[in-house]
Amino acid sequence: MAAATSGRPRPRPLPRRFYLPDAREVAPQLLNKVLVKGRRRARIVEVEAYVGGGIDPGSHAFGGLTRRNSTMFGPPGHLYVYFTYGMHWCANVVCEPAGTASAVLLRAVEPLDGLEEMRSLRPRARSDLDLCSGPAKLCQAFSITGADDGSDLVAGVVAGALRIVDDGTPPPDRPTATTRIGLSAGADLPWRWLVPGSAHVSRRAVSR
DNA sequence: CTTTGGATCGTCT
DNA sequence: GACGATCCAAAGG
Repeated sequence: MAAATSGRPRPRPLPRRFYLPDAREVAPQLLNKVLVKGRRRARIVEVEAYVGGGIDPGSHAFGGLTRRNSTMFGPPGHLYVYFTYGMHWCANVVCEPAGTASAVLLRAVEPLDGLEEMRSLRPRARSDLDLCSGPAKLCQAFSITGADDGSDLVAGVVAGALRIVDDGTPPPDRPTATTRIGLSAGADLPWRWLVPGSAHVSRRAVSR
């Protein structure tokens, strides 16, 4: 081996099989993985699971296949991007085999690199804690729009493409679990997970 | 610090 | 025609 420092594995993209399980299984495993696009890198600190099979009234796919949610019904490892409130984009990672609509919403990430670019893309952010602390904020910071809906996070070597990589940081042993944010239906289901103690989440977990 | 209301338009009924 | 898997600024304590 050439390097004297051999402790840290080289970051590698998550394989397709990572996204094959139920979104409730994939979601907490995505914590501490790293979202990468060009020079921009950020650690995933908050996610929500949206489950297929007609058991999740909070999911966009609950009512079946529509034009908007069709990516959710496709193969795993692709990006489902939707438009909401007339102005915001939000990004999910599709899970489970094609035909089952489940996904993990990326709700907050901790910026690691490329912060200058993120700041210019998010001029309203008052501090670096505001750069990516919300599902629409992180899409602004990573230039994710509807044009990215259906894009593949795994296959192909495309320069500057969005990727999720493992840099050797394991998921939290005991992730914080709470109910999901902003829902009218399915608001009681505890399918939101946070990195405990992270200052970069969208909302702090309810203290006790 | 917390709460409130406005912005703004694609999607689905 | 109603409603968002949100964000932000302003107002209130």
